[in-house]
Formats: sequence, structure tokens, C-alpha cells
Amino acid sequence: MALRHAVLAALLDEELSGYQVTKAFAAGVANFWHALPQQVYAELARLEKEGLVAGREVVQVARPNKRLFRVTGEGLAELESFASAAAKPSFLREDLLVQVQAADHLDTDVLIDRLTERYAFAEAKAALFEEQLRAMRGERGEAEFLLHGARVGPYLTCRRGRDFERANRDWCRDAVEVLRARREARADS
Amino acid sequence: MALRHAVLAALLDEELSGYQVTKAFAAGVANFWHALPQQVYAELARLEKEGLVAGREVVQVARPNKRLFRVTGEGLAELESFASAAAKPSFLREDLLVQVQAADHLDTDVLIDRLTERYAFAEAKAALFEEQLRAMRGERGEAEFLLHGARVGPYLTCRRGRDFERANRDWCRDAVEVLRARREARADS
DNA sequence: ATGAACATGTAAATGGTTACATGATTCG
DNA sequence: CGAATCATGTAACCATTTACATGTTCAT
Repeated sequence: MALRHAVLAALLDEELSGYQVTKAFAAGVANFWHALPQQVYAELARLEKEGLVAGREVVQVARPNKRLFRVTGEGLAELESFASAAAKPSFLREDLLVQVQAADHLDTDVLIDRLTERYAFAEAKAALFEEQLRAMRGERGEAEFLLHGARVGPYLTCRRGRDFERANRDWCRDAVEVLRARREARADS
Repeated sequence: MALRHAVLAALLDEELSGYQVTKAFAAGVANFWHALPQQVYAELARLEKEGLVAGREVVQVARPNKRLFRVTGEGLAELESFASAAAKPSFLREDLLVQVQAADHLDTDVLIDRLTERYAFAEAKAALFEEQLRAMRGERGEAEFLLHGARVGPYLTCRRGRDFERANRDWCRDAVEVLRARREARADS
């Protein structure tokens, strides 16, 4: 039941179209939640029916028309009540962890391939988040921005995303190192 | 489609009952995957029907009887083929991230409560993982264990779990600090 | 002209959570 | 005697993914 709140949170700072919200939740840029376009459009429809967001048609000349959504007072109240209840912690749920769990029974080369792929993905995503952070800070230093910047919520969640991918990257690197070292050790005996 | 592989991976090193597998995937100890008992029992039934695991009845005296499962040759082949395909990376999906994303529009005290709760949870879970790691290492140092230990797969995934919760803990601590500092700054003006 | 980006969905299938059920034994 | 642990499920519901669908404009 958190996608609805994620959509509301995404619309807090600016009016966005469904399409723009899908961009925010897309694979490459999901800084605080991830969802597919179909989910976003469905959720926006539900939220509008319940009066938590309000949409207005915007006619465009050189593009398909679109609908821009903003959060209503009721929507903000819904978010407040969501935040007042305890958040349930989530768990790591990665295919790669399952594959590494079975490492001692699987082919090392195959696993190293998987880890190397994930390493590259994590590195790229961390760099993307880092760029977004720089854009949000602008000229200011981080400490200055965090203390006096207008909106720090998105900055804090983006930082978590960056650090998560950095940790994934480092873990992949270390795991590859371990697997290689063990192969060497086996070859020497 | 990864729960089935997580169950297979859990059964690789030893025969376990459904109940023991549910323990491994329970909230407090999910080192590489998380699932509820209902899911585990259902998955084991499916895996057995497909011949990927084999169960045997164990009669017990002072306890309910149980069924112990082991991975069959077909099950191992299934895992091999799972590992040979690219793993799809997962995303952070935490209620708390949604709440912090909206931080600039919500009550600071409420958010600090949420972050403090999550901090404590993360700290406890990181400590639990750390203990598991120590138990796996035994007398050996980490480098020695990683190079010559019998099974490093579970160790590596557990380390990822520990580092994930440490990162959650640190992020919560930093976010609280930022929110408090901004409140002070507002009060001073 | 081909593909990417804009813009918005429907329908079916899979995966995960919540609620409910049962019954024995051990520990405090 | 009440709570925790052992042991195993069913059923209903909600959330997410996959597959399919449509039409426009802009850049190469």
C-alpha cells in the first residue's frame, strides 16, 4: 500500500504528468521508489477518484496533450497519516544474493560473470545518483545545502540510493576477489 | 520466480525441514532472502512435485513428526541454469524512504520518531548478522576463512546483509541529524 | 523510413501479505 | 497455567510484472 504514498510524495514539489512520474520511478532513476508505467497510471486514476490528487488537462501543440497532477489537501493529510504510522522495514531481495548463497555448489566462472555485470550496473547507477545530488546542491557545499536548502527530502533519499549502489558495487568487487583467490588456492594444491 | 531458487539454495548444505527453512527466511534472520512460512511450505510442495527436492518423513518422539528435504540432481541443475542467466537487480523499496522524500512537507518530530525506530531495528539486525558471521568463521580470521573455509557463499551473503543494515543505521542517524539541525536553524531566525 | 521520446492505458499472470486454522510439547 | 517453540498448512487479498495496445512528433 505504499505506491500510492510514493506517487503523492513525488507530486509534492511540483505538478507532474503521469508520464513524468513514470520517469521518476523508472529503472535508471528510481531514487526512493520503483514502479512501472502501468502501475503509475492506475494509481493516479485511483488517487484522483478518491480526491487525493487533482488533474488538469494541458493542451500542447507539438506533442500529445497531457494531464498534470497536484496533491490536494486531502492527499497531504493522507501522507501525514502514513508518516505517523511505523514504517515496516524491507529486506534485501536480490537474485544475485541467491546465486552467491549457492556459490560453493556452482561454477565459479559463471558467478564471476554475474558479479561483474552487477558491479558495472551498480557503478553506473551510483554515478547517476551522484550527478543528481550535485544538481540539487547547485553551487552550495553539502553541509550548507542540508542546513539551508529548500527541500532536503529528495536529497536524503537520493543519498541513500547512491550509498546502496556503492555498497552493492563494493560487495561485488570483494566477492569476485574471494572467488578468484579460492580458485588460485585450489589450483596450487 | 526466485523464491524457488532461494529455497533450493537454503537446502544445499544440509537437509532441513520446512519449519527450519521458514526460520532461515524469517524477519530476524533473513540473510539472503525473506519469505513467510506459508510461502515456504507451498514452494516446497511444488518443488517436491517437480522432483527438484526430495522429502523424507522423520518420526520424532517428544515433538511433532517432520519432513526433511534435500536437493536432487535435477534441483541442482535448475540452480545452475538460474545462475547462468543474468540476475535482475532489485531496488530499494522502503516505506521510510517515501516518508523522508516528503520530509519538507511533514512534521519533523514524527519523522524523527520513524528514523529512530528504524535506526534501532537496523542496529539490532546488523549485530545479529555480525554474530552469525563470527559463528561461521569460528576460530579463524576472516581472510583465512574466506580463502580456505568450506562454504563461503552463506558468509558472503550474510556480510551483504550486515553491511546493508549498517548503511540503513548510518543513514537514519545522519537524516535525524540533518532534520534536527534545520529545526535549530529555523528557531534561530 | 526508422527509432526514440512523448503520452496513456488494458488484461493476464505471478508473487507476496494478511487472516485464519490446528495441535503437540517445553519452559518459566 | 500461559507463552514460546515445533510443525504444517488453506484462503483471500493486494502488489508487481509481463504482454499487449495505440497514436504523435522529432531527430538521424
